[in-house]
Amino acid sequence: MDSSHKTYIEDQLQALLAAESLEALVQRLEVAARLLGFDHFAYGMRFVAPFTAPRFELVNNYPDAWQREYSENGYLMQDPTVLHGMRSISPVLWEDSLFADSRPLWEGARSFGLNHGWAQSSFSGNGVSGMVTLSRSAEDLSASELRHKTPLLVWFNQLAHIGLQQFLMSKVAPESMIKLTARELEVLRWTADGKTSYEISLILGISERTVNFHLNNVIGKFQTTNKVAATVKAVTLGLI
Amino acid sequence: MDSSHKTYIEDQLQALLAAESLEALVQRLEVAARLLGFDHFAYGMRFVAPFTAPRFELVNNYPDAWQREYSENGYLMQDPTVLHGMRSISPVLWEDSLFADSRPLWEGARSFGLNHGWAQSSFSGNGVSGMVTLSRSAEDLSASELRHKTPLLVWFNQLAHIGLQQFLMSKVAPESMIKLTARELEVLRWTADGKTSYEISLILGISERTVNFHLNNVIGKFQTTNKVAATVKAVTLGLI
DNA sequence: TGTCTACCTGATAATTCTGACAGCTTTCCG
DNA sequence: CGGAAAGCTGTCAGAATTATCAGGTAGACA
Repeated sequence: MDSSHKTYIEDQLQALLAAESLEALVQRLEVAARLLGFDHFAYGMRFVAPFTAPRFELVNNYPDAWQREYSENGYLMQDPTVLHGMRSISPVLWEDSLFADSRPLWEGARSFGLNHGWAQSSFSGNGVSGMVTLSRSAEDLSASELRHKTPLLVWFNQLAHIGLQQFLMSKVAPESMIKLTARELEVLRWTADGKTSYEISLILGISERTVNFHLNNVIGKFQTTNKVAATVKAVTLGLI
Repeated sequence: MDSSHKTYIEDQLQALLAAESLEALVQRLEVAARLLGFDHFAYGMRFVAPFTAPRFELVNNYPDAWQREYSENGYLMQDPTVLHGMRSISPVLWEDSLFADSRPLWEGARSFGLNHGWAQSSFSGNGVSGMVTLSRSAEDLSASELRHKTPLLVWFNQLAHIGLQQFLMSKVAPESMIKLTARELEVLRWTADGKTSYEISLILGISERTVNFHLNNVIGKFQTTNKVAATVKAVTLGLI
């Protein structure tokens, strides 16, 4: 990869964020992925809540049949790259050893020509995380290729995440639009730190009734059933 | 910056993570920062809890006098780059307009030769976020320099975050070492979603007493005073 | 001036949580 | 086989919560 080619790629990446619709952005990402040497681009966005059934949004240009097989078998929750991405932001390579405990998934992917891949997740402070996967059928990812491309791949991951977030956020976490007042945030912060309503009333110099009033307003805004869920939601959304 | 120089930098960055102590890592980061063309390297790590007084750890090679002035004036909480980094993972440049509302901070920095800078934050799924700042006295950051260096800067940010996390995590979030049992996590997930102990007992097919037993164990492990704080802590640590 | 938003307060009843008492079973591991 | 860890259960009193009812004030803005 000569220097002018690299600059060209950098410009393409930079231009990604100008896309005005989800479809346009995804298309640009696919083009950029191809410039980086990958046939396939996949992105998954996850919102932590509800905790007993987290929400996902997936975008990719995998063969339809593979997308179906992947979803029907519930591969998402056992995919080792996904599991890695939920814990760590360091990149991960598709390797035999990685898929040791999920042979069917690995064989399935390969039967669709998904042989070599690179994935990395990123988190934003609002409970949303995303994972970019770049893959191709031919040619292993050599050490030298990785050494040269990693900065670009990392940057690509970041741009994809920033770009897709603006389109997918409202789908995956509609509650992120909710605005809380200054006083509500103050009460929530003390609540999250374990203070009771009465203690907070002493701290803020207001009546216990007022503390509960603010908490009730938050519960109403978030449509939760109690202050635990309301506080947790404010925390995951990065509001406090 | 010619191609071979770039490769050399990439190797240096790659080697960062081999550092065996905090001091060694910071030293390597400073060297890498210089290779990237910056006199100063600064890193701040933040843990969200306690919400009413978040914990910070700072590492940098700024002049001592500036470090003191920065801390004595409480600049951290009004620093526009920090405020940006708490909301967004997109990079930010030191510019006049950015510091419009914090002149004293901006003038102070410049009086110590901190004239041009680039900063970017990153989040990990465990309630910890970090921000890398690279700065120098001479030579503005031109559009062309940015275009060429951004991938490396982004990568540098990520490596610094991954590397420093292993050393600073235990300082800033000692509770991250705590292990919860499978059942405790299960109960916490339903609790975070707003279920009462009685409801959870029905869902899991155990007695309400047992649900509260597990919650109490978590409260004990986290040393919190109630289940709100315990649940919030599990959430911020990314345990559920 | 009227309206809107944020903020504030009281009383009561029902529900839920928390802490402290005490004790059982199963599984895993050395 | 002994012991540790995880899971499970009961009761009861006091504390904290949520859901209702019904209100008042200050500041911003058109």
